Amino acid sequence: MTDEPLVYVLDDEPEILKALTRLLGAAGLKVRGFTSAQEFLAHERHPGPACLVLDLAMPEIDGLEVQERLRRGGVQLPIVFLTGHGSIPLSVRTLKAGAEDFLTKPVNATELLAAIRAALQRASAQQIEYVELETLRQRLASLTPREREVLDHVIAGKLNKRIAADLGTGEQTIKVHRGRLMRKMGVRSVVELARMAERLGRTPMA
Amino acid sequence: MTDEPLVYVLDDEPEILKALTRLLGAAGLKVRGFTSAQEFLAHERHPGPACLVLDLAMPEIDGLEVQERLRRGGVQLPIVFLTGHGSIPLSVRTLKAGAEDFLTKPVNATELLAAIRAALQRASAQQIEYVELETLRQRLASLTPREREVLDHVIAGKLNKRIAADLGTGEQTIKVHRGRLMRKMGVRSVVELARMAERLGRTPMA
DNA sequence: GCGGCTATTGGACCTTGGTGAAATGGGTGC
DNA sequence: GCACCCATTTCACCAAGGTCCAATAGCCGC
Repeated sequence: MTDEPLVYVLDDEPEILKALTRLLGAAGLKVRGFTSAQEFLAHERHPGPACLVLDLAMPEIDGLEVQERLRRGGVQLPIVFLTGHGSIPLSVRTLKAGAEDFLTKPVNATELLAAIRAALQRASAQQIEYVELETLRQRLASLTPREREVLDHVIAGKLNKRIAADLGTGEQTIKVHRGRLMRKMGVRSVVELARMAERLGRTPMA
Repeated sequence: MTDEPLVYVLDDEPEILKALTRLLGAAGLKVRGFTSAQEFLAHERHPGPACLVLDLAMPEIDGLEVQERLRRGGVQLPIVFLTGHGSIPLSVRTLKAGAEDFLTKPVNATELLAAIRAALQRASAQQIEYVELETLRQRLASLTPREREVLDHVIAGKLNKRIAADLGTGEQTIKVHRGRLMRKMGVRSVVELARMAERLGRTPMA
């Protein structure tokens, strides 16, 4: 949680990569550079907040595909595109696909640093969100099947009596399940439970 | 609610405006054209879903400023930028500011129509969201000050006893307020109330 | 002032929610 | 088989929520 932020830099030209690494390092950022997309994609993920400075034009796997693969892999890594031969359609496409920024070479150091800081801030927020949701998911997974069923009916706003009828059991039973699932989910009121369900509900995966 | 979608087109060059209007009209879209930003900004808003095809380079008030003024005015109108002399920084800036798309002249008709349809769909979703929130806000406004206070404590998950103590009154009183505010808000369970509060809470204005 | 309105409050009464103790039954490991 | 764990269920009891009825107090228009 207190992991240091990390900036990945992916550019196939070693000199540019070196220059970028030096620039960012001088600004106090921890940097990890790659010259090939395969190498980067195979690399293990940084545990803390991270972002990616990504060159668009690269052999074999270009920046667009790196973005697409990360997305498909469920990796939410804020991306700052950096390219020498960009175009408006490309910038539009990457931004609509969720990129944090799109800069052109030669890049202004201040601009790049600002973009990276914004990306890292977003990464940080995403990570907090992810960790919180993970906790909730774990709690949800600790419920027994029956408790899970009762939970669904509770957050639908039904009365215990009604839930009992729907599940073909007694009202007292529902109360016990209800009490137990509340404790397991770590909430003390239905309101909190509803909020929690709301957060879990509107997030397919994070 | 069943209002026909409308496409605003704002371009200072009359010939281009005319061509765009004809193109969109031929595609079955209802179009309203303007050649000056002042004229457009002064114009009354369409009641149904709408979007704006916006030229970037215009005298006096340019596209960027139109976007900014709409944003400041709280108008959520999806914008498709259309420009002859765009640049990557400009496209990035407008998209980050929430523009739906950024196209360059001469524009491909298919592309433009696709962008407009996407913008109208977004507008439609925004409008549904807005109408629903407006209903909730009206209900919230129909509460008496005391009921509003009780609501705050209820959605904080507090017990009636506790609420009574916090507000310096009796528990029975809270129950009455509670029952009334539930009816006024149109909900039958605390869960629904919590959801409603959640939606109202995370939206400063819409 | 007076009638009418609304907000706030309280009591009596019933319904619903919540908890502790405990029984039943299905698996698992030995 | 036996001991054990876990999920599910039930009972009895108490706490909290919810509603009907009614009183009080302030405010507005006439």
